[in-house]
Amino acid sequence: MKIASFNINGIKARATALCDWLDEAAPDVALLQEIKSVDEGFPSELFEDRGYNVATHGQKSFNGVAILSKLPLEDITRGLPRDPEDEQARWIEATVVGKQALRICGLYLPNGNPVPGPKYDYKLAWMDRLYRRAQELIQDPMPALMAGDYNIIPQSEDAARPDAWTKDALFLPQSREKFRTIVNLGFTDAFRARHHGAGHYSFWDYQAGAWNRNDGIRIDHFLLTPSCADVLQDCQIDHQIRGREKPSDHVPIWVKLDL
DNA sequence: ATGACAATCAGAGATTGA
Repeated sequence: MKIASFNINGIKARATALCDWLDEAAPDVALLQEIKSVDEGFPSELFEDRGYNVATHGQKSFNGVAILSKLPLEDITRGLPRDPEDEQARWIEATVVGKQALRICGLYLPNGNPVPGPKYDYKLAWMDRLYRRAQELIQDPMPALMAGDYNIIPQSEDAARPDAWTKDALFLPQSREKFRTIVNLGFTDAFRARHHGAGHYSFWDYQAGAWNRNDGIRIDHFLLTPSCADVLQDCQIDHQIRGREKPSDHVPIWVKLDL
């Protein structure tokens, strides 16, 4: 089973590029972030025509996550638990029913800039809630994964110019520490289980020719519970997508699981 | 030091992103 994550930076602007990639990459499941659309405005037909079931958790103008799945989806839930006041659409999860059930969580973790400020406070609080949900997933016998735009650069090697990010919410020690604390519950960073070293990125800024200079960062991640990591076969970043017409600033990352 | 680039909503330019 091939499961992908892709921050598309707006479904209206990315419909063509997204469909082209779906047709080529043919993931069984795609977790989308930053759809920047309400549920009613999401062009589900585009994906249903390609054989996908569609579940969205949208919001006007900003954020918004979705799941496309060729396999049936069950027990869909929307919103990260433990803050009923939180109206930002950044979390969706569902059970994919194949020959074995898998719990999949799609997330768009807050950016957090500028630091300090309420946006950084919100990021850290959101990560505390993510930790709580991650604990539950680890304890559940069903294999699970959490994938999406984490807005976290885990290590220096995950940025082309780490010095440029030292005061940024994506790379501050407190941000990275919270990410590590979640990973250390027992999750596997799927990409790092398969690839080592520098030069692997999932985001390049639109500005200052970042793509042409390969000035990227790795901030889109798959975290797998132990029983999910046991069946990991491959993990790749489709970096070449960034060089196409009208690209998102992120590219897809995907895993293959023996499920 | 600053802005660069793109998307959204709206219908200009502010806001957001990373």
